[in-house]
Amino acid sequence: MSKKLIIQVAVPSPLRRYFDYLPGKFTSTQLRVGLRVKVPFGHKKLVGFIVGQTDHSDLPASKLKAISEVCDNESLFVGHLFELLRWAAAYYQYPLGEVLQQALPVLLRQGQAAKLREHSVWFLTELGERIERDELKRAPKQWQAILSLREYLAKHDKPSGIISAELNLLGISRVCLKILEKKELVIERKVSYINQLNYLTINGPILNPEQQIAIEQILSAANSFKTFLLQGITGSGKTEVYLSVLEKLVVNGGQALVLVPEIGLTPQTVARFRERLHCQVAVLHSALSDAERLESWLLAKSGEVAVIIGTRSAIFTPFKNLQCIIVDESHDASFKQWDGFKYHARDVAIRRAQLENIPVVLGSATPSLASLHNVSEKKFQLLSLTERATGASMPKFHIVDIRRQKLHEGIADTVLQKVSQHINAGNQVLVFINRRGFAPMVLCHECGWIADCDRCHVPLTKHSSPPSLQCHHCAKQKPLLKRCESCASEQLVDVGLGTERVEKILAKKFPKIKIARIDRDSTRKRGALQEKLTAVQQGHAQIMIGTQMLAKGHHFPNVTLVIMLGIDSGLYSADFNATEQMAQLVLQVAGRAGREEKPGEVILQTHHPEHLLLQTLVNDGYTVFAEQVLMERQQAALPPFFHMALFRVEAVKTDLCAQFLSEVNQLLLAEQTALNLPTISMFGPLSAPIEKRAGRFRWQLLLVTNHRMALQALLRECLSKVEGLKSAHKVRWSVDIDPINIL
DNA sequence: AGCACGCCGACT
DNA sequence: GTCGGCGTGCTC
Repeated sequence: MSKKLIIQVAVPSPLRRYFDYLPGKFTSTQLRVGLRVKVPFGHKKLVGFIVGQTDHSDLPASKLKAISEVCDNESLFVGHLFELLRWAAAYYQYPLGEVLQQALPVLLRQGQAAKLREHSVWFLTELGERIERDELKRAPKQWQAILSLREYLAKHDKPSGIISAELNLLGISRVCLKILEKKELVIERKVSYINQLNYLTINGPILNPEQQIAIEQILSAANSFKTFLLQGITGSGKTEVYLSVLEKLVVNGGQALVLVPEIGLTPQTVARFRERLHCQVAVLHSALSDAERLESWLLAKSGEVAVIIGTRSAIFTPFKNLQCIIVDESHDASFKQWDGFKYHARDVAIRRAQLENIPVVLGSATPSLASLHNVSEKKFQLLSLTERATGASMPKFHIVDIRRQKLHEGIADTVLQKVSQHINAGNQVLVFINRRGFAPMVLCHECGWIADCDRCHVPLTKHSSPPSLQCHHCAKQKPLLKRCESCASEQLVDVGLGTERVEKILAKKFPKIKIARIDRDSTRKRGALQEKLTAVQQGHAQIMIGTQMLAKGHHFPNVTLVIMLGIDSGLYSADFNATEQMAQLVLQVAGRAGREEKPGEVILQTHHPEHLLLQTLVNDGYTVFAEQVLMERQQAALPPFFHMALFRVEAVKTDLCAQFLSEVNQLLLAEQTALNLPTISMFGPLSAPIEKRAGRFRWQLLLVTNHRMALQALLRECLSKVEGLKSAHKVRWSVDIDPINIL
């Protein structure tokens, strides 16, 4: 058989295999690994990726189709990016074609050329510089425009001209500009990117010894792979450490990547980086338009931008010369993708740093137990910041036993007394409760019936504005009930607390005090969140009630009392991660409060004051708490000591889920024996704790082992077989590697 | 996952 | 006669 050229292509499809194509009109050198190609696939055309060249195919040549278009001259996956994505696809057991596609900005997924968009930049011509008023006296608008331009260009001292967006701000219209161009007073030039250098540079503050040590340690690892865990309480100056490190690394074309949680990317953060680093900083997050994302991505790839600050998916940004990765708030759950390609950006970051041979810094006030375990295993180096750079002391914690106390609809009397004290002293109070709505459940006092969603196995949440029953797991809404749907009794009681109810209770108790409620419902309108935060920061509201939304980012120096309600669900949850997440939340919320001369108090209202881990957290701090939880995890054979993979299934019928998972289970067991693999425990098939959600039944099968490699090998062998199961086509299934929640 | 092909029920 | 229900099989 003569040497034929066959191109292996990974296409974005759920099928875990490559597809062979004929080269068509292209030569071997035009079809290098990593390039995007357009190929016919079934009845449509897809953008796929070349992953290899061979000289034979399992299919006869007559069945092969030809590549119809090559989109790139060179691979977009520069440096070790292609290798990283191959690793991620294998590790997270997700099809390579999908992984490669998701690593690209949307416009590149569609096959668009990887070229920077050109921006128009306007300059005054020599004539425009010296033209005088008399010569334009019949065109006052034009003369005004010339004056504005002169003023702007002089003030900004920009050799880079003025962009169209700023022209609008100066009140210069399109039409006017075109006339000026015709008169050769202004000239347009096209540039590939806009210089955003901020000429106003700010020097960093004086660093404390701990910060200096941290910076030295990280810098001493420059040009080599090392993982640092930078642990520092709120206000201890972690950002200052990042900035000082980047200041040194981002010179001579060096680049850095800063990953932040989803809601952590504020304009203030970006401005701070720009001012301090005096280099090109671009952002990459979901609020950008497709064109903006593409631009940041390409600027990083070409090296024109020195720092990218981005959310989860920015971990796949190409860089010309990456020197360091920083993962801020590295314990944050938003670094883990929930659906589709379920990667953890923190773990991908570590792998990327290893491939690129550069340091990676994981910052957190409350590191994940997995990271702390890696410190004790000597895989990570711990850098601690224990002093609050601002000088403020940590708040004092109190546990309030809610049992046998006088209650005001679920809030303890002693708690309300504390609120009273703090507002009388002229301070602010933050009440944290992680449930929006009025009450999480409505119950019939006569017969015990609970109003629940007919599409999900969960109680409906009562809302007071607008009055309704809402399902928080699907979009279902119902009007409020007058009678029990089971026994027609009118004795319906609201069970539990939500933000709306807390607001009502506090408004009744403190009628003269202004209260700001901050949750998804009260901040739905554009700008409403900012409005409410400003009201609090300017002291217009003395009590603030809020959910998760308040846990991060914002600091409220005049808040001296933090109340946390509803933490009990984190104490006895079936989820192995619940306690860890509860502790992180408690400390994060506590960190919102207080400043130097006004140390804060934090009250945890609970039914379980005796809970050992809660006591440890409050009395001995996060580090001791973490040690204890880690000990429990080890004894219970849980992560980070053991490794998990979770099959999740959903279907309209519950037995389809059960059937599929039992077939998967058999397949796994057979393959485990065939490959002679070490112990992998399998739990299930079991129905998920919320068995029905949005009209679909959900089941799962959990795999646990202390041999990560064995688990990987087993799944690698099995998943393409699972894909081929008949029962697999009747359900929606996925595998979650290193799940952070098993509910 | 899509998407077409294919084989059985109530309609102008 | 046909429009359309969703079972099942394929994608180089």
